[in-house]
Amino acid sequence: MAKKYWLFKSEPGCYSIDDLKKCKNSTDHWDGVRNYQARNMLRDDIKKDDEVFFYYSNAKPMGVAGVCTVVKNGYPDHTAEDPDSEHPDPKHTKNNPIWYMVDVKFKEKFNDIVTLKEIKETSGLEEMVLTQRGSRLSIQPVKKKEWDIILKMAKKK
DNA sequence: GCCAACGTTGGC
DNA sequence: GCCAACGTTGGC
Repeated sequence: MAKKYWLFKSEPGCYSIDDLKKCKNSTDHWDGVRNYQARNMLRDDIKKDDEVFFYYSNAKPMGVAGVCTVVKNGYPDHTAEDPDSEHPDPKHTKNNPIWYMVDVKFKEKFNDIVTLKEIKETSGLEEMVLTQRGSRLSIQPVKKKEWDIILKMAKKK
């Protein structure tokens, strides 16, 4: 299976790319996703060795901060079972998991964030899920072509 | 801080 | 199964 590309959103005040880097082996699970569309991708489509843009939403500036790599396929998000977690869900149980997550490993942090503004101004990126009006998906597919353009923008910084 | 867009919930 | 009300997301 060919490698695929994704974009994961996070609020850096909540969880930043530096937080990921600081983890043991620079690896952490991407928990807390509570949206069915995003869940389906985490469970079914996002596989080991796929690459992920780490995107900052509700931030200053907003944009892609760096890259991480998927190191573990989707598995049940056990934080949903913990009533004290950020996003508990009593319907999720060990025998009947609803929510899923993957493990990601830090790969690189860009010298400077590729901002949402720049992404919107760049031709070839008009069809990105990210730039679509009203798009709130926290896990999004990225086309290879889009991936390469943004990576090139990051290297120029 | 505002508010438009979206997803979910619940009454019918 | 419809849809109004509500809560959340996230750019501005």
